[in-house]
Amino acid sequence: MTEEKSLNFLEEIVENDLKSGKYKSIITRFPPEPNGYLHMGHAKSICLNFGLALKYGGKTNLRFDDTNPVTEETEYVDSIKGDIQWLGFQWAEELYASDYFEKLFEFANVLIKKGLAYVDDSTSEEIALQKGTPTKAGTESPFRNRSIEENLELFASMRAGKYKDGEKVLRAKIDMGHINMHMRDPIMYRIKHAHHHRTGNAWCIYPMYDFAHGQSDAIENITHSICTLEFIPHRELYDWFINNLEIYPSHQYEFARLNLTYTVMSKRKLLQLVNEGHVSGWDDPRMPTLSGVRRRGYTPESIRDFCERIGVAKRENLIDVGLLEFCVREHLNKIALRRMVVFDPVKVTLTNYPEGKSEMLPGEDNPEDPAAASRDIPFSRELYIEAEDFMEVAPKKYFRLAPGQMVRLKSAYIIKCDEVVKDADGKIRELRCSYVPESKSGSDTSGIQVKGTIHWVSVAHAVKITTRMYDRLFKVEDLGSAEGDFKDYLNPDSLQVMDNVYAEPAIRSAGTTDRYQFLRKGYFTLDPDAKGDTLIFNRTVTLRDMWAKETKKH
RNA sequence: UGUCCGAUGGUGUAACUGGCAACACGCCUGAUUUUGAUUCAGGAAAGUCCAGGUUCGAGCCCUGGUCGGACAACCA
Repeated sequence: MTEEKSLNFLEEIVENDLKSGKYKSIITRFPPEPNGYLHMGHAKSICLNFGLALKYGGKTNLRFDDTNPVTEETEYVDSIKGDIQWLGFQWAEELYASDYFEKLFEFANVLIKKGLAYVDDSTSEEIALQKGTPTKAGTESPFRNRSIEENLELFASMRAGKYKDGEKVLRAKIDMGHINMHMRDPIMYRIKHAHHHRTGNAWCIYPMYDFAHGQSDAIENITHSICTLEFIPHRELYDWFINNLEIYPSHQYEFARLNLTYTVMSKRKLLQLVNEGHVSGWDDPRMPTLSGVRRRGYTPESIRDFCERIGVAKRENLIDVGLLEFCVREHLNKIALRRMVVFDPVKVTLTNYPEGKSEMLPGEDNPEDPAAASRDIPFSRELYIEAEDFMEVAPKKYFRLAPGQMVRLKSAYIIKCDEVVKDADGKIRELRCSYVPESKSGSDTSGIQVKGTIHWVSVAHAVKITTRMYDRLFKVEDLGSAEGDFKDYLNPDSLQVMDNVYAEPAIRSAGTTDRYQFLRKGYFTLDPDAKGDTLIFNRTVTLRDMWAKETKKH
């Protein structure tokens, strides 16, 4: 019958909650802080949160966790929204933690009135000292036992702007000896006289993550608040606030974040790459940001497929980027238009093809797609072929062009190399070949069997383009366990620009959302940056190259 | 010296809750192929961190270890 795919542990939780009647439907949320661009790690979280709601008939809110005005910007809000939509998801509501500032302020007052929060005049150093260590209990602040009235008044004064940054904080009154460090009177509010991207200067006190997140979940009736492993110790505090405030009991669940080989997945470090100019921006095609991989030509479908394949669990993982590349290739193979492009041209003259003559030969746009169209490719006496598709002294198993050897020109004729013409310095200037007129593609009556097929462009008709070939930005496989500054692992050859590249004329109609397979060279997409007449293509991913593997073996 | 989380082929994820460890990527072999791609067929690869225990039977349960990760920002 229908083969049931096994559920991941979150789907199991949701399914059980639905089955037991705990919830009629679920609400999840994706809660980015607008202090950077979204990356592949976020893609996993997005696919999880939105995917769960989609699968079980619930909804997902987009909530910006904008509680720290000094790092957050509207630019980031906009890019985040665009990236989520590009990935193919639509949120139910667009919300902001800052929408809840007034409500959060009330919540804080509730706790003060319950004797569960107090204003502390200690400095941040003193508070850090009071915290103790994981193995040693903390000590109580001298301000811990202020009266409720005094706390109420002080907290109101904090909001009113009577104090400077750092002068006072509001703390939860829990237990300085608690085994969980996060429960040792955590800070709820701090003073920051800073401009907030949405509330402007309306506030000078801002809630900490712990005092904002759970309550925001509660306000939105989030049933499943899904975050990464490092928040596990926060869960106890999350529940403490919700319990003492007696608000909607949202629950937090944790999963292991995505790690990719050769890939930095920390917003802080990605920002550093941008700021220090190691890359051209957040959308540099070498960046693991969604805007970067999009510009590079990755498709949202392939990223969603990837997120599906890697699964979800609670153990640390390091996923081979090869899997991501596989997903990209698999999708691109189905949709990319095949085009002939010569990267390192060598001229071929067909001595028996009439001078001045040219003909149009049809070529399939995509043999994988029966619905795909075909385009006409101009053919003439003078052609360019790929330098690597010719070898003067060829090994036995080399199927391409060599002196005296025959090869098929894709969608055209079989040719034979008769003569190699060289410069004075020994460099190959031209290959003089003859073509077999009866071997025309589609109507071959020559009976000749050739092992190899190569691509070509007609010199007279070719379009010059520029290509950007990308290699990994980092040289170290597991950057998480690497020592020292990441600058030590930057790959100086991560970008190679080639501007002596010739393409068949059909490439002129390229658009930035089109995907191409440049035969044997990989998948490419037009860069949106291309100005004027220059067509710049980014290489999305290479093709698997069995020949390279073969030659490496010997 | 603490608390919490975790441990299954090279990588990642499964295993109907106690019944011969499966799927995908990668790797190897062969076939097809107008691009050494794609496609297709087959194969190698873990006996489930270790030691005990319960049981007819343990990756799943119990006990004790080992290893890895997280936790002491007025960051999220």
